Amino acid sequence: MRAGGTVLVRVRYAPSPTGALHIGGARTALFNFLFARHHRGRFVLRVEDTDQTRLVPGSEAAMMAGLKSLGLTWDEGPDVGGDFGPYRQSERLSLYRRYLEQLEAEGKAYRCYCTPEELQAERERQRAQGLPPRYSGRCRHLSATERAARAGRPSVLRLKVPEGGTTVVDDLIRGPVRFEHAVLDDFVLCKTDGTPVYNFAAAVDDHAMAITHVIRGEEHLSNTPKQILVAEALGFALPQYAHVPMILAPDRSKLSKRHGATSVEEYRAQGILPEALVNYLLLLGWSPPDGNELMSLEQAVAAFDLQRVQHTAAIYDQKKLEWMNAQYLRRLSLERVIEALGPFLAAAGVDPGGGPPLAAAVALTRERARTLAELADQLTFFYRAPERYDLEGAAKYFRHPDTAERLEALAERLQPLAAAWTALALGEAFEELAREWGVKRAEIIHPVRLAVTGRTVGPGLFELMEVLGPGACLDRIRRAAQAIRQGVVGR
RNA sequence: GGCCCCAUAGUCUAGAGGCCUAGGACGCCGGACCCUCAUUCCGGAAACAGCGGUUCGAAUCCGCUUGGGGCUACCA
Repeated sequence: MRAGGTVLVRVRYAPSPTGALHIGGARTALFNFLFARHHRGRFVLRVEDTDQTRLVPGSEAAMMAGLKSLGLTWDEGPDVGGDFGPYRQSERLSLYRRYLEQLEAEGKAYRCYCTPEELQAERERQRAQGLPPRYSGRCRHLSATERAARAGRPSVLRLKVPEGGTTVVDDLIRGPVRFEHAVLDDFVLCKTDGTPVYNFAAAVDDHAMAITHVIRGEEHLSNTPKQILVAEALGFALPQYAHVPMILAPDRSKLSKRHGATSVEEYRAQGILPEALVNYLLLLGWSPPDGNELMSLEQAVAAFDLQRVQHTAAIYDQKKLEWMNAQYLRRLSLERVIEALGPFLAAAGVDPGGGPPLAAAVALTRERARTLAELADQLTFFYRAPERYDLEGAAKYFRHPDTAERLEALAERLQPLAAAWTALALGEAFEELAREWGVKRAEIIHPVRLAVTGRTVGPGLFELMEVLGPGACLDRIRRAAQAIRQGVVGR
């Protein structure tokens, strides 16, 4: 397990397949990925599915798809295999059984025959007395005859936690964290049905998979002494631990569905680019040494360092995510943006087939959009004549009594330009007309934008008209004039 | 309740005792540019939770308080 004289770094992301890939999970995976790549180590994906009752069908595949969409690829995992497989805990039961038997044989763990009802009652009693709810250790002190009398009854296996002493978690981010054994109870290692419990399985697998660094959410910090106790009982060397702060909702509570989008899939559906989401997530809890916030995955790999991980929980901010997305919308290649835009155009009912080149239209529009959904919406008029005109706009720009006449005159004047239909030529034509009519250029521009796009906002009119082409432009200008004459709009 | 973690503007953060008159980013407000919107560019408001120590000196170290979060399952 050595490369270049140092231990090969091995980290893991170990989700439970109970739902979609959450942004908190995505960020944990991202930090693991960056740490592994930075140290030229291995990134392992392990599925923690010991509790089959909580399993949500399809979530494992969805979670993997989410990770892949973000560019977070793993070296070992359930789908790609590896030397330390299998990578689903449900397929590793025999391994757990072996260690469980070892602990019992060595007297480091014992059978507990208390029923869930008894334990529940015990906890309630303790709570009522203002005591911390903890397992009393009743079955720990069963005599041999008492034990023999209960043999065959349903039981769980509990770890004998040392009576006194302390376990110290040496956290790479937070420093040493001490836990008195007196506050821990003899926790369950293995359920009645024989399946292992998280704290046991995780400790076993981190060792069995030669994990060197356990990088996970802060919610696991309190569990860590239990896992260390298991590892020590089994004689395992310990990995290093690093607990990263949680991501909270704007009201400082745990992020949940009621706060809007929380899964990677939902952000994709909103029109957030994976590149932007990753970059944003990177900034939640980690800060680049040079202060440059916009960085690619490759740059992040080079710069990443656990030392710069924040200790405080971060509140997720949709506004900054959207700003980040806008940055990527402008910086990414047109090809990449168009590729990602596909589904959003379809959803907006836009068929870019017959119209102007999508690249030209996107080039004019992308700096005005924050999401792909917005971009698709702003692109519609390039491929579809306006079905109606912005109401406030019409009241403002179609109101002048000469509007229809002017639009018609404009169309006539522009007609000969069809062969050389450029933004420059159009600009000059508008300039001339404005002079002839003794009006400001803007007085012509606004009604025309409304006639051509149906909207009052958008790209520069001449650029937009160039891309749209003479046919569509002249047609739309004449149609607007007609609509105004018929009193359908304006006035 | 017990144990654990955390605490710089609305939000993300820089800051490892003097470099801090606390820096950057998003957002917000104002201005410039402009055919609109957006971009861009200028400018602005906005923070070291409180109280005690330690020190010549504290955002930085220590303690307490307050506040937030986590764990406390035969969930992970």
